[in-house]
Order: sequence, then structure tokens, then C-alpha cells
Amino acid sequence: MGNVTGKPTVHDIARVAQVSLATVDRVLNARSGVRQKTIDKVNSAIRELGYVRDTSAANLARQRQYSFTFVLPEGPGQFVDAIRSELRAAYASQIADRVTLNIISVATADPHAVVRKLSSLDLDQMDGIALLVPETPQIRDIVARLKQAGIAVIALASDLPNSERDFFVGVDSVAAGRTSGLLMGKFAATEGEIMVVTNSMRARDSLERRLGFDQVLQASFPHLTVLPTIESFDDPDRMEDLVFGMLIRKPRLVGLYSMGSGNLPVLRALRRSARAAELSVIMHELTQPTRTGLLSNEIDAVIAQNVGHLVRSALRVLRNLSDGHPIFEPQERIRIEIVMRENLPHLT
Amino acid sequence: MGNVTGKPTVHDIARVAQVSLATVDRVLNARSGVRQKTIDKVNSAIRELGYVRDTSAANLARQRQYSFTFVLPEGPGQFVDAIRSELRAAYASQIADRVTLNIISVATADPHAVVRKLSSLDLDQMDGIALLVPETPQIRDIVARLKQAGIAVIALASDLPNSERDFFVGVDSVAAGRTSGLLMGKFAATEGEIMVVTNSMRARDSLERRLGFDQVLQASFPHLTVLPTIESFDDPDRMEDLVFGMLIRKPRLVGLYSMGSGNLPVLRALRRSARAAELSVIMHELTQPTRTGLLSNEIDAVIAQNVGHLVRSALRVLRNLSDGHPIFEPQERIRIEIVMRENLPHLT
DNA sequence: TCATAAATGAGGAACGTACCTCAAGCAATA
DNA sequence: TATTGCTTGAGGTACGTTCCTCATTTATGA
Repeated sequence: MGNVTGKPTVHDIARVAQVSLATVDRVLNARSGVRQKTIDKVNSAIRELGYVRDTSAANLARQRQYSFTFVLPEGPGQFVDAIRSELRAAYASQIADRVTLNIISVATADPHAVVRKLSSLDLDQMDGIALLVPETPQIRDIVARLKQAGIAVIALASDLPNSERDFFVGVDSVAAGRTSGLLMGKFAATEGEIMVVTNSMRARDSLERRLGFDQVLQASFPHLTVLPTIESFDDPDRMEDLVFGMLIRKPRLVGLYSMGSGNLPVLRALRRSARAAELSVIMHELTQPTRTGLLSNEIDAVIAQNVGHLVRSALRVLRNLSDGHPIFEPQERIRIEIVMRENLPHLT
Repeated sequence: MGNVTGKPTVHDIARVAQVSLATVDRVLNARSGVRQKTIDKVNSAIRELGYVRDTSAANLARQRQYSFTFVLPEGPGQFVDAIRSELRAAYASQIADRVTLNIISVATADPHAVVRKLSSLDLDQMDGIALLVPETPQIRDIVARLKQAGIAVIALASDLPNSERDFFVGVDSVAAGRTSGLLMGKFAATEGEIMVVTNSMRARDSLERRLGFDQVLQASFPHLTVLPTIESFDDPDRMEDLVFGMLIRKPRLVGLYSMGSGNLPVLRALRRSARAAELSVIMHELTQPTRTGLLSNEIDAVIAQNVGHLVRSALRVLRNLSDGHPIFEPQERIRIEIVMRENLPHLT
């Protein structure tokens, strides 16, 4: 073979296929101007030799630089903060080799602001974009425009199913809601009512979680009655008051399901009411407040997704999309994690 | 900078530190024969420039080949089969770049056979080894000998805490047992008995899972009585008969906990008894039988670990150990997964 | 049959690092 | 001062792939 490792190289392919190195290169990199017959010759030589491209050498020679943009909701939010933090971590590691990241924040509540911000981006320098924004007609237009410009577009954490996005990296919210429903049904054995709270049902996630939650409870746990969703609309104090009021006024409550952000005021209300022990409490997203809640037995289970995995997955998918490579789906499927006190991952 | 990407290279370091390329190389690769003063100069240039080694180029130039050996229990076993399969998958992907894998099977029940097989290995060609074997005095000796030969040694899935292994990749079995206990306590609301089964309590995993399970049930769920562990000693028929007998003879049973391999005969016994609906059933390891059991509502929850993650983690750790690089612990911590019907990962 | 296009070959430079050799500079010690 | 050992410099080759140019051969259609 000539080389030290014994692994076949492009030279070996050329020799076996009886073509020149240039032709091997043309076939390997899917360049035009090669007859099908020659392509086949080269490919069978590749198979025969068991050739695998040396990615190190390829990366080095290619000098490929990926420019990816992440569009995240602005303002505080522990889930988004976790994404930011994991993006930084990935950036430092080898997973983000040869990529430059551009993280921008948008006021997702205002579709026009989102459009304005996204329209001002320089598309020439951009290879791919990950969007964590609610799906609106304007967003669909933007996605179409990005695709037109040849940019890889993925939806992050929250899908944009009616747009032309290339891929969705995240969990199925309906399934997450169904998982919560199943847990709630098994935890809350006695007849009673379930309180459901979220920040806003205008968010697709909350809608879908609620949908899944109801599906399972109706189908399998008829002894439980699910109350209408309480919404806080970004007002923590309002959330705390609403939840506290319900806890006081509803003696038949046996469960509490917090579907979105704003777990902290819910927990505060729960503490004030001193009813945590008699309720089955399920929340979404593993953050400092929910960790504490699990450890203090105020929360029975947290439904979470591994944000590190989410981010690394997004980067891998963006890279594969911009290279025109296929996506290894099983690896990019984010799991719906059930976290309880005893399987809580340690910090650091 | 001279290069396209704008990233600083070794040449930039040499220029800024006012030393030659050779000296930069000596410092970067910790070669001897450089004054401390010079080392400092180079290092501050590195910091100043924000230099990061181009791993692609380094790998290419180094032509480093890792030779890793995985020692797995022989014979059938769905967990071990899954490991094999994930090893093959990893081997095909970029995670196992530049590594040659050597997978050997040993009859773990016979310590002498294990010793014989491991003693016959060629240590010269070996950079690292991953062991999935029970801890015996003989194994401890072998580990010591491997370390002496400068080989990286990790325990896979099952720890060897009293040996000189460099690292353990796997989950804390006590915590896994505690998780099962917590779930069982919450699922089985009414007073009654819990049946616990495993292949053999001589396995450390089973012992520890049982320990954790009992801890939680005793501390938090006194209404449940845990029966002595039923062991099958590698005999599926015996297992099915034993479990079926218990299901018939014990009307007060409210839960069933299967701690190890041999879930299939347990499920068969459960089916024959037609008592699945009234019992809370928790099993370990996500395999075909347990998947089916979850979907048919015979199993309430499966405690699992992500075997793909386990294997990729092992490879990363072995590589870092043989390079003398630090290990990024959070990434290598395997999670204790709770899998139920609604968050069952799809197959491919 | 000739003009034209398509396909292929030959060769080389570049990517950034690792690793080697040989020579030269420097310092401390006898 | 001479000798020795330590430190540094200069320059090169190699890794396997990508990508480029230019020349040459082969196939295609008028």
C-alpha cells in the first residue's frame, strides 16, 4: 500500500481502478465530467479495497469553514440559557471544529421584530441556521427565503412543520406530554383533579404537551379530571397567585403539571400552600428550581431533554446538511428523559 | 497570519514568541530540552494568540493508531449483544477514527479462563483495554499487570472499584436500584409484597441494584414488603417456573422487579399468570422483550442505559487516557434512563 | 470526416502539524 | 581555556486529501 497504517488511500483506488488520481477525486467528490462506466469502476475499487476517506486529511485539505447562526429567544429563560451554555461548551470542544457560531437573540413575541432581525442577516457568509422561534406565516416566508439562498435550515427544540426547514432537532412535544400523562396517571392513584399550568398556550409546545397529556389521561386514567390550563403570560407574580389560589380553592386536586417555563413561581405557590406532599407534581425542563424541587420531594418527576445532546446534534445536522451528507437519524433523535430524585444527573 | 481561516498556527507562535518552529514544536509536544524560560515565552504566545491545535492536521501528521481491546462476556446476552452492535456502529463512524478494535469473549463465570485468555494477549500492540468482567482477585492482578505495561484500563458497565483501573464508564448500580425503588414505591400505591428476580446475586450489579432498591423502599415506602431475591442461575426454564409459582402462590404481590438479564422468562411467567395488570413491573435494560412488554402494558417502566453512549464514551475515554489527555467527565457520565411506553425511543 | 465537446490524465501546490537530522550557540565545569 | 552537555535554529519530509491547470485522448454529432 505504501503507507504506514495499511489503510488504502486514493492512490490505491487509482491503481486498482486503472484510472488517474484526478478521476478518483472527481468520483469521490461527486464532481461532474465522469462517465457512469468510470464511476462504477472507481466505486467497485473503493468497495474492493474497503477504502474509507481519511476525515482528518480531508478536513485539512478542504479548509472548510462553516458559518452557522443560532436564533434564540431573547430575555431570560433557563432553557435558552442552557442552550447558550452548551453552545459555548461545544464551541470549545472538537464537535464544533471549523465552525464559527453566530448567536442572535430575537423578541420572539413580535413576529415583525423577528423578521426584521432575520432580514438583516448577511446570507452570503451563512452556511446554516438553527431557529428556535414560534411558527408564524412570516417565519415560513423567511425559511423559504433562506432555503432559496442555499442555506441549511433546522428547527431547534420547537418544530416548524409547515415550513421548508430541512430538519427538526428536538423532541416530539406530543409524546413528551403523553409521557407526563402516563406518569401522572400512575402516580396519582386516587380520584381527583389535575391542575395544568404554563406560560402561554399560544406556544406550540404547550399546546402539544397538553394534547398528549390529555390523550393518555382520557384513554387510560378516567379517574383523573384535567382542569383547564392556567396561563401566566410572562408574569411570575400572576402565576404564583393563580396557582396558590387554585391550591387553596381546590381540595380535590391530586396532581400538578407544569408544562413550560415559569416553574419557579409554581414551586413557590406550592410551598406556600404546603400541599406538595399530597400532590403528584410533574414539570418540564431540568433547571436549578426543578432540581431543587426534586431533591426536596416537592416534584415527583421532571420531563427533560438533554440540552447538550440537542446542541451537538444541531451542529452535526447543520454540518451534514451543508455538506450534502446524509443524516444519521438514530443519533440525532433526542430522547424524552424522565428525571426523578434518584436518577438526577450530578452537576459538573 | 498567512492562512485562509485566520486561525493562528505554529508559525504564528514561533514569530510572536521569537523562537524557532522546532522549539514551538518541542513545547507543544512536551519534548525535553527546553529551558523553562523558553517554555513560558512560547506558552504566553499561545495564550496571546488564542492558538488551538488543529486536530485534523495533528492526527494526519501523527499517523497515530490506537489499538483497543474490549473484553466481553461470551455467550448470548442482549446487553452484551447491544454493546457489540454499538461497537460495530462506532467503528464505522468517525468516533473510532484511527482505532483498531479487538473484541474478545471470555467465560466470565470461570476466573481462571478469564486469566488465561487475558494473559495470552499481546500487550505490545495494545494501547487500551475495556473490561466487562466480574471483579475477582485474579482480575485485580491482571489489571495491575496491564497498568504496569502502560496500558489504559477502563471498567465497562460494571465497575472494578478495588483495582487500579483508570476509569469506570457506566452507571452507578446502587443509584439505578434506588431509581427503581422510587418508581416502584410510587407505582405500587397499595400495601403488599414486591417480588425481586435476577439471574444471580453473585453479580455485583444485582447486589448493588437490590441494595439501592431496598434503601429507598425501606426509607420511603414502608407499605411495601420486598421478598428475598429469586435467582435463576442462567436457567430460563427454572426462572419461568419460579416466577410463575410465586405469582400463583402470592396473592399479596403488588410489584415485580427484574434486576438483570433473563427478562424474557419472567415476562412469559407473567403472561401465563395473567396478573400483569395488577402488578407494577419494572425491569432493567431496554431490549426486544422489554420493548414489547412496555408496549403491551405488561411492563410499567424499564431502567436502561444508552448503550451507544456507553460505547462511544468508552472509546473517547480510552483515547484520552492513551494520549494522556484529561477526561471531560460530564460528557462521560452515563445517565440512568427511565423508559416507559410513551417515551420509548423508536427503532431506527 | 472533421469540428466540437466530453472525459481523462499528469502533475503539483496547499492545508497545519509532527518528527527528524545536523549544526550552531551557549553555559558551566574542570 | 578547553571540554562537555544543554539548548536552540534551520530546513526538510511526511501524512492523505482537495483542488487547480493544462494537455491529451475519446466520444459525439453535423
